[in-house]
Amino acid sequence: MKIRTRYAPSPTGKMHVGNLRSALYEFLIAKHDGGSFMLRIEDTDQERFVEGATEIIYRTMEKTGLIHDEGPDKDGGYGPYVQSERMQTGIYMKYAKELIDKGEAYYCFCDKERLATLKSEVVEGKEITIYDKHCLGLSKEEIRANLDAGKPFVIRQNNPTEGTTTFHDELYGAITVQNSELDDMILIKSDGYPTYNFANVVDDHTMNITHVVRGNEYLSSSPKYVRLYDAFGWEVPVYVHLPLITDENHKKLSKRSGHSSFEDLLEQGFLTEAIVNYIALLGWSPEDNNEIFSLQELIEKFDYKRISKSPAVFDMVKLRWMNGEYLKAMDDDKFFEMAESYLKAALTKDFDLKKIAGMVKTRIETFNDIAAQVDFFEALPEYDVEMYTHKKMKTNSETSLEVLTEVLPLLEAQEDYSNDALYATLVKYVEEKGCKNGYVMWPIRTAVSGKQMTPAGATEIMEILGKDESLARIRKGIELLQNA
RNA sequence: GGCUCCAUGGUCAAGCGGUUAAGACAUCGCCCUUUCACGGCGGUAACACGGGUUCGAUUCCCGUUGGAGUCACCA
Repeated sequence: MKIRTRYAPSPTGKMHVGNLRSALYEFLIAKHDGGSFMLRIEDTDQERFVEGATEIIYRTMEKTGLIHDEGPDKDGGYGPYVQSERMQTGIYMKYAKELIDKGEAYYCFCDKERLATLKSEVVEGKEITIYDKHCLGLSKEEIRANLDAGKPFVIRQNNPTEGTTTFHDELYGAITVQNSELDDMILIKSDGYPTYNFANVVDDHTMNITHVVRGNEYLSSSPKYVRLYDAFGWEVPVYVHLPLITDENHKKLSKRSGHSSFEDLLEQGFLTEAIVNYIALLGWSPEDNNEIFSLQELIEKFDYKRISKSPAVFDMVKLRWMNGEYLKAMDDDKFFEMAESYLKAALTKDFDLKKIAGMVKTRIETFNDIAAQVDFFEALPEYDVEMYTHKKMKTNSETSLEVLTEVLPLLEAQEDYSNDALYATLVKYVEEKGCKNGYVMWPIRTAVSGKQMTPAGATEIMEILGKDESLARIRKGIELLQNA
């Protein structure tokens, strides 16, 4: 049987990178096997539901290329694919009652007040309560009476208090816990909705999911899910728990970090392909030493047995590097197309943006780096005469003033302001003077840009600026040097 | 705090009883160069600790320490 995986997000907001990676791995595991990948919306918490969040999910999956074979918009015969719709069919209540009949679950009528009286301790600000099975002792008559009276209830799992439960994870191996550690978790909430814990198990089974792939945070509650499968007599799926993605402080990536969601990353100028590629490598590595992979290559190479067990720090610096690699590999037209809006935001004058795009291509890591690199074209920044002094070029204020004044008439006489022509003129001057290229290029570049570093050389900059502006800037440089 | 998991350079990581312990990012130096970047070359940098098992442990077992996750009518 082919692998069937599912991505089961709750529509509560942005696409967290941890979730995106889960989706990616779920997709890759299925596709590597030629299996199918399903999308299921887990919206059982009406309070956390965020308008538009479902659209974010669809949009992100399409953009990243994680195309599902089945989902709310693509019926594959296992629908509905939205849990609130599934609830309408009565499926969860039906199975919960089956568990009650088997003695594996029970009605609980305890209200908030009674729950609050339960022995609880506060650890690190969190309140810890363990349900005392109070309602397990209710007689059939009492239950009937409560139900008839319309008293609100939940349905709880009835876990044994003795013995142990073991489940197997493909990565972590056998994990055994004492049953006494298992809380009688709620299966059906008082509003009739199932909890994640229950809906997940029922849906994964009824939708024929073979491999449950999810974050490590579910590892410790997995024994309870296994008990549910056992109680039903269902086959337990293959579990693959993914190592956590953490921030630089080694804590679970949270919204506070500023780059916890796919949307954040896009806003910061990253390419979708680079994000996907980078995320694939957080927790997984291929057999060879390659690091740049298209989604198609990932499908071919992805072997989930090679997923690592320890958490991985999300390293923005390396993501930036990888994004830069994608940018450099991009063909010029595509690059220009994508960079154009950033260029236009920084440059309002009539420049040859295509040429500038070419200059900037190997020098940026994200599109957001563009503005700071090209701003000097728009307007000559204020700069200090100190900038004319460069140890390696053997230049200083005096030599620069000399070079600039000598070169000015040549540039005034020059009609052809193309890079090649300008370069030829200046190199000729260099030869006559018998000095190094940098000795004359440095002061010109400085005058024309006002910056310590630029994405192009002196003559390339002049070509972009044109004759008038170039000369104006050089004259200004001379003036600056004279007054120094 | 209970429970569970994890432990190779600053970061991602290869390794799966015998290796000079890969590679990548970052960092440093050199070369290239019309500044910077790109590119090329090279350097610094790691098996948390203590016991076992073994002829031999980074690798297997136990403990310690450290880190993380989790303990909701959230997923």
